[in-house]
Amino acid sequence: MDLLYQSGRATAAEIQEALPSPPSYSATRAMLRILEEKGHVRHEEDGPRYVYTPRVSRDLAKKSALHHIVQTFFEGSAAKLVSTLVSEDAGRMTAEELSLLANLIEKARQEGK
Amino acid sequence: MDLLYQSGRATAAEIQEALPSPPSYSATRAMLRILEEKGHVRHEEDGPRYVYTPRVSRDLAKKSALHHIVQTFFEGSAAKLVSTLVSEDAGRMTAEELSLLANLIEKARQEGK
DNA sequence: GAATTGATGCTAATTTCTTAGCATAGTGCT
DNA sequence: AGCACTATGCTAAGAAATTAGCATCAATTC
Repeated sequence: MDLLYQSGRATAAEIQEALPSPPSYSATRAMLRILEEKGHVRHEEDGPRYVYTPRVSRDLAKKSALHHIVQTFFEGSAAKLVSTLVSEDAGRMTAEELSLLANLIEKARQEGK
Repeated sequence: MDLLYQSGRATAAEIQEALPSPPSYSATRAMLRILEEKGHVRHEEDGPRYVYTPRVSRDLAKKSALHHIVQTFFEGSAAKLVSTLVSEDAGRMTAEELSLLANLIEKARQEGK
């Protein structure tokens, strides 16, 4: 599923390649069939092959994943996650990105008053 | 595994309760045995019962989970994740938290110059 | 149009996971 | 000490996932 959310859509062969310690092509197809039975993905036919896409929108899946990680590793506090990420990755952010974040936070502080 | 990272440690019964659509107690114990065989958890005996803990440190698992979600939903950009989270959750952050974040970002901007 | 390539449809076998259920052993209470 | 309670150890059966392999169909190439 993560692979599908990364690329948006993929064929069985693409998914197989991208998987870690790739399972057989048979197993990959079987897995996609099962994911489809369970309602996690759908497929459309693109010429001779199937192209799979997630059934839950990327945006919703993103929200769910964020909520999950906040609950699991940050005691439910989004601020803790942000703090961790800024502490560890601020060095790799551009001046532009930092400026944008500063603005967002400043705006939130104004609204909070 | 997520449950174990949330609470740090748990017994088979606790894990079973916390699981969604809880499997049988047998299945829960078997799963923990398998996770142990695969090296993901270890157990210590606490009186009559086993208490399970992850073998990968919470900190490492947290880093790995963050990296994963950044790759999957934010095109590899930590700044995008932070931006999303601040936009959506700033309203639920305290003034103190916002102030801390502002300081972190200001510091990063100074160092980046 | 025939051959080739590359994909799915399908079936069967193997492996792994899930479950039930009982025997056994340790804890705590009376 | 004896009793209830609870947890693990273990075995076996059932369900599900993984894999291999071949038949079939469509698109492309010659």
